[in-house]
Parts: sequence; C-alpha cells; structure tokens
Amino acid sequence: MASKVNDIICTVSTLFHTKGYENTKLSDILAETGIGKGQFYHYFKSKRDLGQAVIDHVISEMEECLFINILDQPEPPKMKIKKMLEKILTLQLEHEGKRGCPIGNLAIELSEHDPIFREKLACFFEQWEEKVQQILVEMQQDGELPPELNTAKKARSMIATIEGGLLLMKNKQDVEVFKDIIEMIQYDYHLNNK
Amino acid sequence: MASKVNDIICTVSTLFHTKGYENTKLSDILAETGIGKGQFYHYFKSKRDLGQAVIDHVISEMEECLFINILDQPEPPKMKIKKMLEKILTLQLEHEGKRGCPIGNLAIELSEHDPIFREKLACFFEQWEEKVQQILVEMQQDGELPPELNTAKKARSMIATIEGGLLLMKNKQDVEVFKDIIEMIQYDYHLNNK
Amino acid sequence: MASKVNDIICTVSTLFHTKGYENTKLSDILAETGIGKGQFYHYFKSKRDLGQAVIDHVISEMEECLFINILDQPEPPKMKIKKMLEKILTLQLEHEGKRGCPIGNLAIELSEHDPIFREKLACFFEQWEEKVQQILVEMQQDGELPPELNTAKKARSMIATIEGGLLLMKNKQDVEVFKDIIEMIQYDYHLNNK
Amino acid sequence: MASKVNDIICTVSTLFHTKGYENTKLSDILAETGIGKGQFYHYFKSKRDLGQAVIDHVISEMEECLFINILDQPEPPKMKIKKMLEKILTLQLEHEGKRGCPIGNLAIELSEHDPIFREKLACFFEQWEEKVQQILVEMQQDGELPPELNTAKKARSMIATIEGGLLLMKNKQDVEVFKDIIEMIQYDYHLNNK
DNA sequence: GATGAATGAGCTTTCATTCAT
DNA sequence: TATGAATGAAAGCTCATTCAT
Repeated sequence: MASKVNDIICTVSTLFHTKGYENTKLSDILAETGIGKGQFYHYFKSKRDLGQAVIDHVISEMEECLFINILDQPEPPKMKIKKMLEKILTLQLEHEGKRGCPIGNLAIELSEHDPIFREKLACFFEQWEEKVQQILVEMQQDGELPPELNTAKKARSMIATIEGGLLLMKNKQDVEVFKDIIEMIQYDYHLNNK
Repeated sequence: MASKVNDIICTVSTLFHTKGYENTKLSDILAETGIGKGQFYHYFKSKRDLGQAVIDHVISEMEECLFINILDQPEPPKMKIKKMLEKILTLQLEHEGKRGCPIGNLAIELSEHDPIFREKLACFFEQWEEKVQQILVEMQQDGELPPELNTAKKARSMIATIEGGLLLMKNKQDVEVFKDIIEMIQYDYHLNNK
Repeated sequence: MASKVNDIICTVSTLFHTKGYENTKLSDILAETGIGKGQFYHYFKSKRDLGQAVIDHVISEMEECLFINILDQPEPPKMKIKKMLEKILTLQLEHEGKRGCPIGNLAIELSEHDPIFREKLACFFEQWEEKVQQILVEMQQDGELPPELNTAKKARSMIATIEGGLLLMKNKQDVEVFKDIIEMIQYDYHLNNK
Repeated sequence: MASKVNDIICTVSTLFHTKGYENTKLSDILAETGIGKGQFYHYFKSKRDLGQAVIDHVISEMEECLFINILDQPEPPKMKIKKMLEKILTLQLEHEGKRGCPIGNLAIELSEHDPIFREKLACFFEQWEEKVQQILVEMQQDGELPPELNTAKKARSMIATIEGGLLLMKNKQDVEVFKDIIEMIQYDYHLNNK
C-alpha cells in the first residue's frame, strides 16, 4: 500500500537525518521499519531509489512547514521571518539540536558525488532564497532596508547564516548555539521592536 | 618515518575533504598513498586513529592559515576580517568551490556519532569565534560597531554565515555562491570603505 | 484457461531458448507474459513444473516440424533429409543463428543435473535417430549407401553433426557456419545430384 | 602465490565443466577450494574475472592436449586424426562421459550473452578447424580425399560431429554414444585400414 | 620496517515461493 | 481466478583488520 511505502520513507528520513545516507545501512532500515529484505525491494528498486523518495519527502515537508505555512502567508514581512526562525528552532528542539538540518546535512554529504540528489537539494535552497528575497524586497519598499542593498544576496546570506548556525549547533550538540544565531538575525533585521 | 606518516596524513586529508570520513575506504587510502596494508597498520592502529591524526592536521593547517597568519597579526580589525574572507575564498578557488569546508564537512558527518572527533572540531570553532570576537571588540571600541552589540554572538554569527555559505556553495558546486556571501559580510561590516 | 497456460509456455520457450533455463528468472517470465505472481503459481506449481511443460512443448513443436511434416512423409529418402536440413536452417534464420538449437541448448544445460529433463530430451534425440536411421536403411536398400554401413550409428552421427553445427554457429553468432555444415552433409549423402 | 591462483582456476574449471558458469555459485567455489570470500576477491576482482581466467586455462589445456601433443606433431595425417579422437575419448572416460565438452558447454551457455567469453571460445574452435583442415589438405594431396572436396568446410564438419557427439553423449550420460561417433568418423576417413 | 595473503562479518541485491485478500 | 505483499535464504561483493613471512 501507499501507506506502507510512506511509513518506510518517514522512518528512513529520520535515519538519514541522524546517520546520513551512506551510513544508514539496509539493515538499519529493516530493523527500524520491521520489514524484510524482500519486502523492501518490492517497494523500492534500490537504496538509491529510496534515497530519492526520502529526499523528496524531506524537502516537501520543509516546503510545507516553512514556505506554505509561513513564507507564503499574507503577513508582515518581519513577522514571517520571525516565525520562520522560530519554526526552525522548534524543529531543532525536538531533538535537542543534536541532528542539525536534515537538508543541509544531505547537501554536504551528497552534493559532490550525486548530481540528482544535489539538484533536488539545490532546488530547495533556490526556492527558499527566492521567498526570502521577496520578503526583503517588501521590507526595502517599506524603507526598512537600505535601497542599495542587494536583496538576492542578502537573502542568500540569511540562509547561509541559518544553515551555518545549524552546523555549529550540531557540532556543539547544543541548541543554544542556534538560539544565538537567531538572536543575531533578529537583531540584524530589527525583528523585536516590531 | 615521521615524514611518511605526514605524507599519508596529507594525502588522506584531501580524501576526507572530497569523500568524507566513512566514504574514504582503506583501499582508497592505500591506492592514493601507494603504501601496503601492513605498512598502514604499522603507522596507525586503525582507520579511526588515522582519522584523528588527519583531523588534527586539517585543524592545525587552518589555524596556521587563518589564526596565525591573519587573525593574530597586528593589523587593523577590519583588515583582518577582510583578509580572512579572502583567504577562505582563495582556498576554495583551488577546487572551484566543489569541496566545501574541510572542517565543516567533517563536523556535519561526525559530530553526532563520534565524541572525540566532535570535540576536536568544536574546539577549532570555539577558537575561531574567540578570535573573531576579539576583533569585533576592537571595532566596538573604535566605535565601528554599536556598543550594545553582543560581540560573542555576533562572532558566532559571522562564522555561521561563512560555514553556511560554504555549504550552499558546495551544494551548488559553484564558488560564485560564496562570493555573494563574502560580499554581504563585507557590506555588513563596511569592509570596503576602509 | 488452457489458452493462457499455452501462452505462457510459448512465451517462456523463447526465453529458455535465448537465456537458458536457470538464467530465465521468474521475473523475466512475469514481465514477458504480463501475468502476476499469484497467477503463475496458480497455473504451475513451480518453475520446474513450468520447465517440464516448456520442454514438452518445444519437443512436440520440433516433432511436428521435423518428424510429422517431413521425416514421416511418403517421399524419397534423400528428399526428406534435404528438407529436414532446410527446415532447420529456416528456423535458425529467424534469429540469425544467434540462439542455436532449442533442444541441444537445454540438453547441455540440464542433462547432468536433472534426470527428468534429461530423459525428455534424450527421448527426442532417440526418436530422431530412429527416423533418420529408417531413411538410411531405405537408401541402403536402394544401393545408395554401402551395405556394410551401420545405419544406426550413421544416423546418430548425422544428428551429432547437425547439433554440433548449431553449437559452432551459435558460438560464432553467424548462421553461415551452419550453412557450411549443411553443405557437407549434402555432399556426404549426394543430396544435390538427385 | 601464483600457485594458489592456479589451484583455484583448476578447481573451478571442474566446477564450470559440471555445473556451467552461472550455476557455479561463489559458495561452491569457496567450498571446493576451501578459501574465504575475502581471499577470493583478493585474487580475482569478480566472478567474471575468474571466469575469463578459467576459460583461458581450459582452452590452453585443450590446446596442449590436442594441438601441441597431437595435431602439430610430424605424423601421418590419418594417425593424427585417430589419436585426436582417442584422446578426446580418453578425456571423457575420466568422467564416464557425463560432463561433455568443457569448451562446447561454455560455448552454448555464454556465446549469446557475453562477447568476451564468446570470442575466446570461438578463437579455439577456429584454430582447431585450421589444424584439421591442414591435415585434410595433406590427405587430399595424398589422394585420400577427393580433389573437389572443400577442406575448410569438411574440417568444420568434423569438429561439429565431435562436438555434437559430445552433446548427445552428455544427454544420454553414456560414453558409448561418443564411441559410435568416433567409429563413424573413422569409417568416414578410412582410419582403420591404415 | 614492509608485504600482501587471509579472515569473516557485513554490505546491497536477487530470487523462487507462500500468503492474505 | 487473480493480485501483489511478504518471506528469507542465498547471491556476488566490500571492507577494516590480523597474521605470517
């Protein structure tokens, strides 16, 4: 059933998040999902095939969570950024900041060696940059950002800060690190005196 | 000899940079270094043992490159940041930005599962943060940064931006991405009208 | 239905011809016939069961083709041999001589390890030898073959030449090889100056 | 050591002879040779790699046995053919004719699907044909064969008869079948009244 | 110090067959 | 009848490590 496939994808997305793609062995997948080898290969033609499905899943979860529910909503730009940052923090708090970014992790592991995986992940980051840029443009039009600012690059920079913050947080295994990062972004964009 | 050990470490640090730790197989190491199995296990008691040596090596290279040669030098603070960014870019240009940060990559791969590796990498980031913070304090004293700014968090944020920028760059396999990030940091700290 | 069973058998006989018995996987069979697993095991209790049915089918096709339509016909002996050789050539031309003898191939693959399969194939060859022998006896009576000739052994030898010719032809992947063989048999039995 | 490699090749050539290439599983090889998986892959990079080595080995054994020791010797042509047939019979008697031709079997199994294996085997048959043809030419010059006879095709036909005879023999699992074939060839070439 | 043969657990994948619906 | 999910043994192969020389 589709639900079984979905179960597997969900379970494995957690495995990928904690252990990475290569380091998640088929045996881990079978143990965690409780299915047999044969059944696995009934649903997926290879581990790589599953990998693509999981990445699609992780990305679309993130898209819903950040894009649809927040960035695409009709709200004041600063509020959207604030909510986005809070949402990311909330997601991290579920695992005490030990896992880092499910997408960023895969980007590091796979970008140089698997063009298809790389492309999917790159596509996510591109969309994210665009959506943030739109918000920055709004802010710029409201006079809240200097008119000479390159909003595309600034958006890219904000996302870099978030991803780098998640990297440092994962390295410290401490979510407080990411809280500092959020605070600095909020300071940078004056998100508190709204 | 010590020089043989060093040769191995240098060669493997490149392998770790491109393929990651787990994905660098002993056979890759032997092929790349041209030594035999027996010799390898004569010099290192395990792959993990080599891993530690390589991480130490990579970190101390980075320390020399960024800390000793730049951040610890008696120069104006803005100049030091500028040079640091340029140095990182130069290093990336050697591989067209395809590999990303040798330390950040390992931080993502290993932080959650190997406490010793994690600690070594965390220690590097801590030092980096401290050194950048000192510079920001100087700038703050010179009135180039607002007095209420939390320099520790701001330093952490700058490093996050750099690491995240390298992550996005690796994902796009395009060094231009990182150039944007540098430009935004320079804009943020007014590094050009110095 | 019987016709469904027959469809499967026909399709699989082609698979066996090109890939052999062991190398024809159930998945090949399902893909080629378009049926599902359940349906397969409804019609056949195992792959081996199907194997027997296919061998029976291939043999009876050959019997019709060579025995009933040619060797059992009331025609001059030399004509029958000539037609038999031409028929075999025609069959091979359908696949450019790439597949070889459907029965000889299976004989090589299965004779040593499966007594039932072996027996079925051996039975075919025995019949063939007998029918050819009868023809040679006729020719002997007509004075076209020396009276001391052992017709049973000569018949066996002719079939060996044919099967070996098909083997060499398959190995060269070139039907011309078999044409040479036919020519020599025709020369041997003076089939042209009839 | 080279001798270990050779041991494996010899052992496996027997396995290939009885079970065929595909049907000889790695586990059979390991059980029969008494080595471990790791060791196997230390000596051969794949089963296919071993396959090539085994085929080379089988062919060169046959070349020594039939070509160097018999067909290339300075002897009367009829004697050479006689000895060749006897040698082949002797080889078969070692296994009571149950295995068939080590080369013919592989030719049937592999010719259609593996071009490299096919080529190696085809090359053997070509040489064989040439050597037999030379003998037939000699006989023709001695007036023992009709001058209009196409010796190339006749040589090919003799080898086809031998190979087909071995096929029928294997199918019957009875070496007597091949004795009949030999007898007929001897009759055909008047090898007894020498 | 140096070589590479040997080990064996573990990897991803395949396959004929059975079972539940 | 018919479907395809489920099973699990076995396939070919990889890998870090140890051992004998």
